Amino acid sequence: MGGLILSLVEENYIKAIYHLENEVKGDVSTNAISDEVKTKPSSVTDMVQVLAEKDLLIYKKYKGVHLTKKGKSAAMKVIRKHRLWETFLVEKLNFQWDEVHDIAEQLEHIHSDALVDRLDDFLGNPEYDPHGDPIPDAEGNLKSRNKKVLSHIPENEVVICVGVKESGSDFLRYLDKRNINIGTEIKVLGKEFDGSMDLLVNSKPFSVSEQVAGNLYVQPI
Amino acid sequence: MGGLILSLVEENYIKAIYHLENEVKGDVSTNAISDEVKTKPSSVTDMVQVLAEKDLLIYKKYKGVHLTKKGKSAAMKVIRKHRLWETFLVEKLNFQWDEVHDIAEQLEHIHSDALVDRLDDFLGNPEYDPHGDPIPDAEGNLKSRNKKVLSHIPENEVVICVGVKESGSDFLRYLDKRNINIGTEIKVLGKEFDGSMDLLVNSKPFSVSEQVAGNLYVQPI
DNA sequence: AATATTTTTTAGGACTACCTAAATTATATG
DNA sequence: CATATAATTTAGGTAGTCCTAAAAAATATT
Ligand SMILES: [Mn+2]
Ligand SMILES: [Mn+2]
Ligand SMILES: [Mn+2]
Ligand SMILES: [Mn+2]
Repeated sequence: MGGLILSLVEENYIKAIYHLENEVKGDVSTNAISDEVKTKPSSVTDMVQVLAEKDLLIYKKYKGVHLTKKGKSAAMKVIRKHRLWETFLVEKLNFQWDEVHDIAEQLEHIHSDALVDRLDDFLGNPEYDPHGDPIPDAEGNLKSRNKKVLSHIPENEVVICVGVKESGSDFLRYLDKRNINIGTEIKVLGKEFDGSMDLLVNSKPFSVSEQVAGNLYVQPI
Repeated sequence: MGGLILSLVEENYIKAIYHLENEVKGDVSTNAISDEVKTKPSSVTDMVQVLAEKDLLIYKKYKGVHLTKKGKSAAMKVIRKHRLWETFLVEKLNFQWDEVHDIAEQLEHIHSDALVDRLDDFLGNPEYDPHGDPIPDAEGNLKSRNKKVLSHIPENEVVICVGVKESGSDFLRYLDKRNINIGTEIKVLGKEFDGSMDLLVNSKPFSVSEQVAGNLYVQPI
């Protein structure tokens, strides 16, 4: 109950593995983890053995890794903190949505259940972070929205932007410059041969590349 | 400019040494530091050599240590963060003043100048933290108040409580229970043979031990 | 199926921050 | 001032996390 404390590094591995599990089918590979946490594969092998020892994940040599219940719950706690802090930074400290990730990477490792709960209340128990990602509740439950990637939306459908897939600074600032935000209404006018899409954004015609269309989450109106 | 990054442990040593310099006359001793940071003296010897190498302090074997300008400035940054976060926790998240220190011990190590500045603004640029300690400004300047320890106040003088010397939980909760807070008006009625003092607190007679009187900072009205 | 390539692990270190025990220097006491 | 005591440093080690290079296993290609 309650008192499991992981090191900053352990938390980063657990979070990375959690995110990777949602991207690949089976177990998560050593190389994938090493990409995500920016260490060498041999370091990953070291660390997954430590994490397996702590029952945070199941590790089979050469076969990869998957989180246990305990590991998933630890991941959710970190992700909850990350997204709450990002929300705080944007809602209360007036940061832009492209500025908050790195700071939240630090804040997510602060250990205090009381702090997280009070922060949550202070923010009005938000359901989504500034990038449209859902914020787990105190029990680690995620409410998932049936969002779709913009590039999968057929012609003439009207949707609203609800999030971004990869929230890199460059991409977020691109959206800012075009006044595309969470909540922005988008009508799909048509698709071009190169995957780019012709849209009506804020009632003005606008085209986006395949890459941009593939990074925007939208929801039917 | 700006980009000096110290490890969490280094920051704790620098902060400890800064606080000790304000308590003792000459250089700060190895043993004093080891008490403050809760490591063994031999570990302190290791670390002060590292910090001396980084020009954060001057170390003379067997003679102790004192911070350089660079070291003092690093200390002020950490203290500024600590006290701003404590203020945030009390003012915005409704923590009690005895609950915030340990959380601030973690938050003070978050590295982001933008975050600190915005937090400062969000809090309305407070001058004092919940324990009455002054908050350094962004340049590291401390405005010091001419506060006195309650036990040094002569009979019949009326003062207000402006802070506490040692802000341990037990002491703070003792004050809470007696409705003594920052801003509370105190009249000194007399002193007893054992160092205890008879007071008028919130217009009601109240006696405090020598220890309590020696831990309360007050200011003439 | 044999071989080439890629992935993963192992072996052996490095670095930070800590520790214990022993040696050294400083200080206090008779 | 000589000696006992206290403070400090040195020597040698540990734990956590990372690394490079080499070995082993898995996978892909012919
Ligand atoms: Mn983020
Ligand atoms: Mn986010
Ligand atoms: Mn404090
Ligand atoms: Mn304080």
